[in-house]
Amino acid sequence: MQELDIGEVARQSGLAASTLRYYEARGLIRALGRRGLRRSFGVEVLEKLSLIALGQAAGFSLAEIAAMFAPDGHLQIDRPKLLARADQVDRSIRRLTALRDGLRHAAVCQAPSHLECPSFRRLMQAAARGAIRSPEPADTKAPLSLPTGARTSRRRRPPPAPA
Amino acid sequence: MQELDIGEVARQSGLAASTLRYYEARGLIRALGRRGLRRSFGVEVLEKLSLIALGQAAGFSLAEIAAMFAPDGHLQIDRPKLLARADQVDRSIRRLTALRDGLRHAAVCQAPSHLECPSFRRLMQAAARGAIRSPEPADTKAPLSLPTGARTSRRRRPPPAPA
DNA sequence: GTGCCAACTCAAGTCCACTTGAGGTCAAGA
DNA sequence: TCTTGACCTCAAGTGGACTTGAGTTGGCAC
Repeated sequence: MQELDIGEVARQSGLAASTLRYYEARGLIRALGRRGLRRSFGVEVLEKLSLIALGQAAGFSLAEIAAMFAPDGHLQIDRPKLLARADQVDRSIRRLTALRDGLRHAAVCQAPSHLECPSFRRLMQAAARGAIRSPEPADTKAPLSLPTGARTSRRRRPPPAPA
Repeated sequence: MQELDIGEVARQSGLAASTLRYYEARGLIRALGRRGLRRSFGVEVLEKLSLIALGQAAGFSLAEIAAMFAPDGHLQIDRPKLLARADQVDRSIRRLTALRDGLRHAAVCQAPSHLECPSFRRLMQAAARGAIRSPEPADTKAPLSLPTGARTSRRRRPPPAPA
């Protein structure tokens, strides 16, 4: 089996060598062994890096991604989890769609100032309610990630009825 | 004009008082003055906080949001900028849509393992190319934000043709 | 043998948007 | 008078995903 040194993996994956070392330290990838000092990786690592990239794109943290690999390094995702994440992405899409439409409207709206444009104001209020706040960190309620006291929600209390 | 102390603003906006002090330090909001030690805010601050929330939802950094207020504190967004951001959001939406569909497919796909599902593999490859990487920080190419040596793109080089 | 370069380790730094903690001030109520 | 509680300042900490820097090692070409 072909062995790649870290520089080669970096070139082929587009990631920095430091990133690869970091992933290794976090247990996301593993070198076959060493040649002298140097790590040598099997080609499968490239596939694994693609998986990691996918997980990141789907909004999972590195810790969550790590948990999706079985101890032997093989992929082990439960499908319900995938579906749950898909739904979350779907909600993000809806929020972003509202945002996009609002922005477009505000851009062409004839009101003398944004603050006088009702559509813009609706958007503002929605944002203030936290109804738009974009792509939340994957938090499927299945605490795969370490209990970090997550930086999940900024707004603490829903504001009461408008005074 | 009615004056609110920081606790009242916190209650009505749902933000922590520390956040409000932080926003003030960053020049995003301004107190009318002090009553003794205590800041006193005008009611307009609530509207401004909504605007800030909207800006954040649209993916702007606090520095960028600050730049959208004229020195006198009034709103000053150029409409082309809004459109540009709307387009960016639109691209995010497309990426997320692909992602969602891919996740759903993978969840129901009958292939014995995800790695053998062609659809999943396509998604992986796209992610590895950086084609999915979610909602980029608003970076309209108009450097409103301080030149921070931005943490914008993780992947450094596009990987070359598959070896 | 010696010079170079790519890899190595380990600690510390970066970015962003806040939060936390320690220690201080002040007005109002008991 | 004393206490309480809300506010204050300023410095430092947080989390996630990396990057950077300093100092070291080892293989290969010359």
